[in-house]
Amino acid sequence: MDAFYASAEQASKPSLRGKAVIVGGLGPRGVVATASYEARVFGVRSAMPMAQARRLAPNAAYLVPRFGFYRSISEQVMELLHSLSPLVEPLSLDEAFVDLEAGDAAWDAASARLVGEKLRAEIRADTGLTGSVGLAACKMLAKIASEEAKPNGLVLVEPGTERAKLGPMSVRMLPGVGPATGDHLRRAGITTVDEIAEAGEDELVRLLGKAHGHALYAMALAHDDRPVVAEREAKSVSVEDTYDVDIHDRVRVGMEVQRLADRCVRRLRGAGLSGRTIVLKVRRYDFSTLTRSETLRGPTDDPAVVREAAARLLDSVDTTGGVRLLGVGVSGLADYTQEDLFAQAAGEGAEHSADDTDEEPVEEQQVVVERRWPSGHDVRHAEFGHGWVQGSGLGRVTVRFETPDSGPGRVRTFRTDDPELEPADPLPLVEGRPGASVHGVGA
DNA sequence: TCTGGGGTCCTAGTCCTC
DNA sequence: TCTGGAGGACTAGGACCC
Repeated sequence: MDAFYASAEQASKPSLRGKAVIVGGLGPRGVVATASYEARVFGVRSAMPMAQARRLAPNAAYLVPRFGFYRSISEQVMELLHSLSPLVEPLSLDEAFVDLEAGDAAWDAASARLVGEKLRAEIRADTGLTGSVGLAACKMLAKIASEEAKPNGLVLVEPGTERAKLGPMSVRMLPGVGPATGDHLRRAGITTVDEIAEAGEDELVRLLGKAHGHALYAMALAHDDRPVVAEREAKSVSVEDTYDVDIHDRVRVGMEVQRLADRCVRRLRGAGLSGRTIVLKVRRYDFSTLTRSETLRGPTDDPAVVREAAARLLDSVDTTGGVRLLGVGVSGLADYTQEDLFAQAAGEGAEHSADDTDEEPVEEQQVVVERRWPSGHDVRHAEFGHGWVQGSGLGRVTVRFETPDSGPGRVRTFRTDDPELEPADPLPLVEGRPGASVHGVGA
């Protein structure tokens, strides 16, 4: 999908169409998740600090992400992909590989192109959004082609032209080459894919190590035989929070870690999983990040066990100076638990009774207590109908009343505790269809 | 400028067992 | 009994991706 989150918001909010829209964390330490193409003109990019984005595009619309909404659109698009082949490998909400041969959907370049164009039309019809398609004989090139196709296009890499296409490209185009590896290669005088091929496999392994060196050399020769894998099992589950202001109070740090442990276990249980290794992540005031982990005798999904392990791990970390981020994760996943592990919680079990495990998420409790109105979220007013939150503060919330199939709507301001105003579910982008869109096709 | 959240994979060091 | 090497498990950190 093209600028997925921002496009979904523009489709949902007529007054934002054609305008600069930036979706991301709106707190003092937020970053940009997606910027619409109109916002990119100002230099706004994904992963950019929100403060910088606001300086570059002060008049853009700033919205917090609505993952549930995006997920519903994504499910619609994935359904379309599954109609082409049983082998669909989602990379994220807005991207997937499809093995067209495995589904007998295409057998040569011409048939693949037809399938790609039809898919783009179906995505448009079902979701109202645009998607781009890259077609190639391997995943790496399909991905590169889909990037080239954006926005709203299709690029096919003809068989036999792969090396010629890749050769002049920057090494940064290859998957797995980020800023650090790119820098490393540049210092060795390697800036293009052709130069990787010329350097030879031994030199690549010397520079980058065995796994990375072999893999990158093969990619530079356009050799990529990674299959499209339909079902990938999760290897870890984690939650983390960055705080608006560094936490210095050790007691508060401990409480946050307990809260994160509970949240992590809820996610773990929600997925029907348990895990053996508990990981604590701490990012300190100076952005240095440490992780500490502990492996239990067997897998657990017991909140008390995870809390206890996380607390032990925290004991070994110096938080003097303050922490900006805390995280708790579980890896070494299994789909069963080992009963005797409950013994590990002995001692603490008495203090944390079973109702802890069923407690409401803290976020939900806050909604009940103070009624928050996040920017961009849908609302319904008894008199004025469906709209979305344009902004809130100082006891007031400003709402624009419009729907995906209306024209740009009017704006009204209410008290945040107005009883006639309530949160609402997003409306479908295309009438009669439940909800979203995709890109990246490996044939 | 000042850096989110949720993941995966790789490397290297240490410890332990055989 | 001591020693050395191989290999696996564990731990920590780094890089990368969306």
